Amino acid sequence: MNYWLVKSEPVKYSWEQFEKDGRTCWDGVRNFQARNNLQGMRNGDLVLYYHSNEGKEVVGVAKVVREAYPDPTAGDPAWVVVDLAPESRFTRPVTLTQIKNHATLQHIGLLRQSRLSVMPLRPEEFDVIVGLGMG
DNA sequence: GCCAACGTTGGC
DNA sequence: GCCAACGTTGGC
Repeated sequence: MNYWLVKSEPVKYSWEQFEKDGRTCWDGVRNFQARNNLQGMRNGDLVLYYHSNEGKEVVGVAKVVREAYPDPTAGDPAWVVVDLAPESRFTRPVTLTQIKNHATLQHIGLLRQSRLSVMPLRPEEFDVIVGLGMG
């Protein structure tokens, strides 16, 4: 089991819409590092869902329900997508400020590489954030 | 609105 | 292969 974090601007695709859809194809990734991370996802892996720009908080947990396949919105099959489904919504979203202030989260990808949109998490990072979000 | 970080492009 | 210019992302 691996843990990940994906970012989405809520004006483009929000957690609320994600819940309405019940499942979504995570398309549009055009960055090699993010693409490589998508390819590392396995069915059942858990994924934190972060709202960038507006909100700036982790709002819930998603689950990988289909592993990497070619992105239908890209001309080049080198770009891939995965399918995600909502797993649980946080009772209290975890803000970027909370993440910055938490001792265990000082080395999280979200802080180190602010522009990367798909990144791996350490199990302890995942656990801490879920603990805060569901607490 | 500004700026830092970083990826891409193109000239040399 | 280097580097300047430029575009995009995302926090503030």
